[in-house]
Amino acid sequence: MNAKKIPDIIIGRLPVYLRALQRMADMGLKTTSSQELGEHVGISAAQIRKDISQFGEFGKQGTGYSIEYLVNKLREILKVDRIWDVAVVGAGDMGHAVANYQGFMNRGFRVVAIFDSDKEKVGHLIGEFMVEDAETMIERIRGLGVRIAMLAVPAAAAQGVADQLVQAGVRAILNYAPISLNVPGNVKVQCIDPSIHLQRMTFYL
Amino acid sequence: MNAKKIPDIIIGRLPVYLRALQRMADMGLKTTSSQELGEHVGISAAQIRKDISQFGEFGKQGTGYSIEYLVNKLREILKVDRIWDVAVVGAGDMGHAVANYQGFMNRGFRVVAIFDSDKEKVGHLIGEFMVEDAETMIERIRGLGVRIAMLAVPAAAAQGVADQLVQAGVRAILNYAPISLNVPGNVKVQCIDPSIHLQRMTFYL
DNA sequence: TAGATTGTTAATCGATTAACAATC
DNA sequence: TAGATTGTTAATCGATTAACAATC
Repeated sequence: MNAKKIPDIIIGRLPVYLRALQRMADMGLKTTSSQELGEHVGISAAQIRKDISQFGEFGKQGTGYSIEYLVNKLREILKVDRIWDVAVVGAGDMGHAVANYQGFMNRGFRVVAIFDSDKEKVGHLIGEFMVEDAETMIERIRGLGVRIAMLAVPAAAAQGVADQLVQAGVRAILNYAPISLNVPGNVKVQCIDPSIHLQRMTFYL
Repeated sequence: MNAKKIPDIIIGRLPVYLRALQRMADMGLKTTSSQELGEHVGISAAQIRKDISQFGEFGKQGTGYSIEYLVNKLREILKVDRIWDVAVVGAGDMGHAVANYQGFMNRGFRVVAIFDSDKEKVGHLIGEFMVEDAETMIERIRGLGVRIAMLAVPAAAAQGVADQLVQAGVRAILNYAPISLNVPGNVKVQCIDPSIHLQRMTFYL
């Protein structure tokens, strides 16, 4: 269906290309080459050409790629040529930070609701959002048709909340809890655990 | 020096193993197998055995691995058998969240200082830390001997701050700014960009 | 046209898996 | 001992790179 089965590892690089290209566009640049883009993102020119060519012939020999055109193509491919509604679960410091995060703008996402199980927090404002009761979460996410959630609850609660999110129809979870989640095969998970990222660097110090 | 050159991809998985093993230890478990650990982290048993065996023979045929022993070995290998001081740059919502983050405990890190260039923020408390002036950052980081920093400043400022951090002796940067940083080869960078992580999932929706 | 750069092929390189002897 | 599981080898699989014809 989606072309002839693209490897995950290629999909994983496309957002990085897109971010660099959008930055170039913001700077007023019109075209770039695999060479130049590669220098920006730290990936070989050959690999960038190969990755992009999986999806079509978007470049021109001799001149390279039109930045605007390639941005549009990548946005289509990654399905961020639209705005996805995102739910945040957990209204602690991290939930607070992601709910207020300005960096989703022009990247395809917007936060539409935030939930917490702590009755003390329910009803309070976080930025422009009122914290909603986690007990109403499943119904509310179903009602809103939300497919993407960011999970910012304590590790001990994370698996239970993830199960509820799946039940509510969520198909992509950005997990800030420091734990490996177990989800059905049709649900995608990406993990952000600062300690894991730091531990990937200390080995080399 | 460090054994016979371990691939980055293996180093990247070790923190995930460590996190799962520490969790098992917290639950009071004493031993595990590559099979069981693999189910927890979603990696094949063969791969886990192969990864671990790069560093020594830590298991026992027939019984598997002592969790406590393996945790200690992984902590040594990753050099988190100590506490690393970490500096936070940027006292916005994200800097706030990482400075207060409780999840560094027992993972090898502690925040020791937070900096911002906004004079309005300097002197104010964030949790237990007083926000320090970014102008004093280089000297202060040198004085403290900090080797690790978390960068939570706007994209436009990130490269400049990264250059300063490198100049101050920092050798590992956890970058929360949505931009690819350019650093010398002896400096490690890991990126956390929620939009990138989300865009890695929307393709599959 | 001459120069530049793509898209693609083939060659290389590296990572994962399967299988099993060793052994607890 | 019998059963279980490691560490390791060889086979498979997949990803990256180099090279170049095509062509803008």
